[in-house]
Amino acid sequence: MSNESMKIPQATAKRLPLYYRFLNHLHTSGKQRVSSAELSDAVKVDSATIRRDFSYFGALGKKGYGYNVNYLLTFFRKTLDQDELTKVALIGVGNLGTALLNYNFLKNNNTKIQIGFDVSPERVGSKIGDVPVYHMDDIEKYLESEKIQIVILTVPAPAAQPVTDRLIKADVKGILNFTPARLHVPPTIRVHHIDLAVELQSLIYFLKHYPSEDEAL
Amino acid sequence: MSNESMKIPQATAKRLPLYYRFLNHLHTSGKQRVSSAELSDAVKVDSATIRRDFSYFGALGKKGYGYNVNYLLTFFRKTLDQDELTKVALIGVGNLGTALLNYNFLKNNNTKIQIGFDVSPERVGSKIGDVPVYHMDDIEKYLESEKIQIVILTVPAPAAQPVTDRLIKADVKGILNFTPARLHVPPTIRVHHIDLAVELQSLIYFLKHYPSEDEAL
DNA sequence: TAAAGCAGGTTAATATATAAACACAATAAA
DNA sequence: TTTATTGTGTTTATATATTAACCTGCTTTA
Repeated sequence: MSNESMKIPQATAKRLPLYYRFLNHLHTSGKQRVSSAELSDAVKVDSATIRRDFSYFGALGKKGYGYNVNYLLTFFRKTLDQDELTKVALIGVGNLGTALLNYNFLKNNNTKIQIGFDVSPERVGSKIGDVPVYHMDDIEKYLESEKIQIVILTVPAPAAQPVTDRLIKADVKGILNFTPARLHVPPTIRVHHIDLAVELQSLIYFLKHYPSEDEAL
Repeated sequence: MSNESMKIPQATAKRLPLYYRFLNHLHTSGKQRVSSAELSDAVKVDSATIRRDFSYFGALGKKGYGYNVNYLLTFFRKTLDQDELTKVALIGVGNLGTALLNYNFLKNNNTKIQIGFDVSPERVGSKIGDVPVYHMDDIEKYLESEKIQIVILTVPAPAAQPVTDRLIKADVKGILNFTPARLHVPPTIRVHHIDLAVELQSLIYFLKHYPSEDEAL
């Protein structure tokens, strides 16, 4: 138990970046220690869940004391591979793509959008911030030379699958898909969907059908 | 069983908009019937899960035939309240906010961003597409007069909680929160998070720690 | 230094979600 | 017709996740 290479539940893995960010915040504001209860209030996750999540990685805290912010932070930095810079490409420099290019992922993530791709002659050859935009014809070329295996997809829906087919051949491993299209990929490739319309619509559904949820909290 | 007002599992509710969109697509392309297997391939959800999801609403399909596209579509339109237009406000007309304003939620969602709010003098008074941008000082005033209870939050992180406190007083019921801040709200208000940095980081984590997932598929 | 109580780790209980299995009605084919 | 096939709706089984409960040991303070 608490084996280094043990598989952590997906739900836990998804919360790690959240914890990490708040620990960073605590560290910056000079806090030395923190309890699962404090963390819970800040990140809005049940304190028992937090302790459970942490304990998958072994005993990170001390009974009667809590967690040492610095220690936790260092540990998660390693766990989340925050030591080395992760390079990402973005395909489709439209409204949303441009917004993401301007979004500062580097700040406390050590992840950088290295290059952008588009087809529009106005955008190809330009720079958004310090990120160069190349023509989509050259996707394979640049992904290989820059050794990029993670792609943010913000192209129009009809272009999503054709582009994806090329990404598969270009040995991409992960796709963050902002298009409404459900991508067909081999099981070796991981796709995370962020479907804006679905998110909005499901929020509306919940509001109308689950009136004042958690009456008892 | 299959009671109209029965609470559907959250996981199911989140998939409904997805089903709905694809049914719309089928309808447009003139398809009359569809099986759970076909649907499964398109939306990338197990066919058994789809049948289960649908059966929460009663018997929508016919054995040996499948589902009638028109019937299903009509049913989900009602269920997802697609008959009446849902009005939404967007607060924070920055890069991301502007991108969302240009995003055509109306197309097959019957949801419209009615007004935007910002503090920048350049943006206040302008229009993005056909959406007017007002000053954030007037949030309460316009939300009330327009009877808007759903808000998309795309302000900078430090502004998130202060703005939210005002939204609570303005009787907002749902918030789609694009900021990294975890909002403190009473249990009567529903918040959905779309945390771009977390999404990207968790994708990276999965790639490094869950190598070629589903080897057996 | 001893007592009080805080707070982590862990086990057990509950809830939720997915996937598999199957019986049977409706269809299509022979 | 009759027979074979399809594909739903449902049940059962399995996997996953959350919440609560508890025990133990460290910290603190008197």
